[in-house]
Amino acid sequence: MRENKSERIRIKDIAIKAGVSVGTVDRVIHGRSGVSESSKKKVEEILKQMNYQPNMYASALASNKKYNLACLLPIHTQEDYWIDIEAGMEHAVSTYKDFNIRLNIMYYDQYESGAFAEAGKKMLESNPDGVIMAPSSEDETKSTTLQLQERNIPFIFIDSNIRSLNPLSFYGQSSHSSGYFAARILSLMAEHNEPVVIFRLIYGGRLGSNQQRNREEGFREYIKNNCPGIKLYELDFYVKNPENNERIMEEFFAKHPEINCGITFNSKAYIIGEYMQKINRKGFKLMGYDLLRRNVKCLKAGTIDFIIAQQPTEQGQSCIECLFEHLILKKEVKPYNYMPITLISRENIDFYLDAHVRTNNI
Amino acid sequence: MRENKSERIRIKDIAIKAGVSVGTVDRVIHGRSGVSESSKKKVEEILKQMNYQPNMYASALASNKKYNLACLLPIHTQEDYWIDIEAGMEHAVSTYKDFNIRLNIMYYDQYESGAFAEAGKKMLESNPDGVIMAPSSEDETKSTTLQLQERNIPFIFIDSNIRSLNPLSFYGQSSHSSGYFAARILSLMAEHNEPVVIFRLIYGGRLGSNQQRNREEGFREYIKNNCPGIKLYELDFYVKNPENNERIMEEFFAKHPEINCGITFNSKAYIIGEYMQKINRKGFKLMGYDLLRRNVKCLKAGTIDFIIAQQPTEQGQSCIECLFEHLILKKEVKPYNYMPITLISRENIDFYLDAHVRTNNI
DNA sequence: AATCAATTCGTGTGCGCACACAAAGGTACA
DNA sequence: TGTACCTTTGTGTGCGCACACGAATTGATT
Repeated sequence: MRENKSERIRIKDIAIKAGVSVGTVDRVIHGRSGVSESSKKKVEEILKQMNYQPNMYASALASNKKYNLACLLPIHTQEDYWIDIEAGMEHAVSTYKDFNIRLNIMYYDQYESGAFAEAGKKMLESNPDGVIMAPSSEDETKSTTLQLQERNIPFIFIDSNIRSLNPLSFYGQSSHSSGYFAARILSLMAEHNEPVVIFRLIYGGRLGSNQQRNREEGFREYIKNNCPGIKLYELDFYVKNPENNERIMEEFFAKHPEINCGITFNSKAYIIGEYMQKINRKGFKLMGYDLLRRNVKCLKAGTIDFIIAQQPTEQGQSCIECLFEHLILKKEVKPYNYMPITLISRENIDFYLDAHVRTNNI
Repeated sequence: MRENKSERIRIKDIAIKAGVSVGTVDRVIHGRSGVSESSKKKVEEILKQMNYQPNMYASALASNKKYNLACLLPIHTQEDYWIDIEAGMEHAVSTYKDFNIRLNIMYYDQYESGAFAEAGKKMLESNPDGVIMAPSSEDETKSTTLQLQERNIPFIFIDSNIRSLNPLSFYGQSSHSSGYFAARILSLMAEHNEPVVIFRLIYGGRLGSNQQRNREEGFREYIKNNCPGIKLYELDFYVKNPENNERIMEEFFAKHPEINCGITFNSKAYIIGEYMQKINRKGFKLMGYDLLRRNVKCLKAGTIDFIIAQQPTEQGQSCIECLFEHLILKKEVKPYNYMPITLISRENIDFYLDAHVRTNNI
């Protein structure tokens, strides 16, 4: 009597106990019509009583449904952060391959107004079952999310969040908190309240990203509260004129030879690190963000002291998992998922590369 | 023609292409006997050519196999680290519930010689398909792992590793590296090369764990290489006489009022943190290990500055996933899995609690 | 040529579920 | 009472796979 093995409860078990057929139970479970009130009540009661948990694998096997996921990211060429996010998503998709999940990644130009909405339109035409996107500004993003909501298509924000647009979930890092934390570490490095320079990336007269701004805000808040004696300078680079970077640094450090400590709130700390190596200046204390290959190289060379990582691979993976759980397992998902704020130096970097896993001998 | 949909390849597809029946393909895939050399070659060829990937969910559904996993841990009462490991394992088991995986956790007294082997014997009697264990000393552990190897039962080490016993895989943290990293951070806090005290836990005249010893070694190595000017003191507590802890600290700090910086390489930093709070001494710089509730409380209160975490929940989860992939998916698994060495302060602690996920408003 | 055993292979059934279809029951009206 | 129609319910089939069983083929032996 395999019925008695105290194993998992099947639809059949429910049907027997309720005195109906499996078809009726199936109809109740899926909320389909054609069930009398009395049968419905009885089945629902027994479902709850026996705490029925469907075998999602058998279910997926039988239904043979296909899921199309769409993803909308800013155009990136060679940017490790987004590459890692994509890799994480692809990896998760491949682990769910038997559920017939397909992922279609599309891009928009984050610096061109209207580009997001246009890409969003194309994305909608692909008729996705779920969407992941790195939002643009609220105004740019809104038209797309409204259409998604109309069509009842769940969407997730990655990287940065716009609460008012009500995504199913958010995956990313709290920029403000990470800046706050960075300040704690930097203030330890800045002995005797020595001055600190903030290196910034400017695009079109403004900071290149919201993240950059939020991190700087968090940073300044910590400094103001805990070590107001530290004087903060700013040094701006221009995205459109990278050829000027070296000259900008030259001029700045000629004017401020006393400054020996700096931080970037974008991912391009290697600009400074590589410069320091080039002019052979040692001991400049530098912090930055993201494990770009060039940043890691500087970290190992000693020209960057600390990096704060966002774990992009995990972010990408988690987004797919989230849609999987929502669409297929029909589980509740958490609305906010803030990645840990991890501090990385040359002493622990090895344990963060290769997705937290090492295969060689330590 | 659903055959042409460029979908996943099924056994049936292989059978048609090889001009045999699904039964024969099945026999080849599972290496069962009763297949002629010619058929075998043909099928194997086409399997490779079409890159056949079985649908593991359908496979599990059809085979209806049960898997018993066993786990052997040191006895712990109220120790958050082990509790979190168990929680991680249970969580992973529940996500694989449809694969008929059961987990049986058993315990041994890590301080009693012979206890591990005895518990190992009991564990073997439960006839497990896979094993996870926190090893004791090499000698104590060896008899059990030898029997496992004889019976071809895969086993994973968690927390600490004994390479010579050849586990299928290892999950844990590199103790030495984490001590090395801790030293980098502590040396930033110890201004002007001020002295540092190492708080230690002694059991039966020796350090209470290998981890503690390895971390301290890594720590001392960094200090020696990078800031030999820092003088290191030791202060020993005795596991068996916790009532003496306060007196021990009193005497020590009476003798060394100049010491304002300390570190523990065990998980009990709260002993010092709570003492500092009790005597209302502020500004003592303290580092420790593991996110025990009492440690977190001290962290938030400001009596512990930094904690290095081992992510026990993830460790537990990963162990189960590893056995799952090995036993059921028959994938290759990585032999060494070192968890990231994460630095935690009151500024980023919120993003590490609750398994990296927050649901409230930040 | 007949018998038997061993080898090699194909078919059928079921895993738990989704869904199409058919059957049964009920109601209204002629 | 019969017919048409709607509501409610049960049954059958297939998803991709594992495995038991039995059929076909071959070779050896009498």
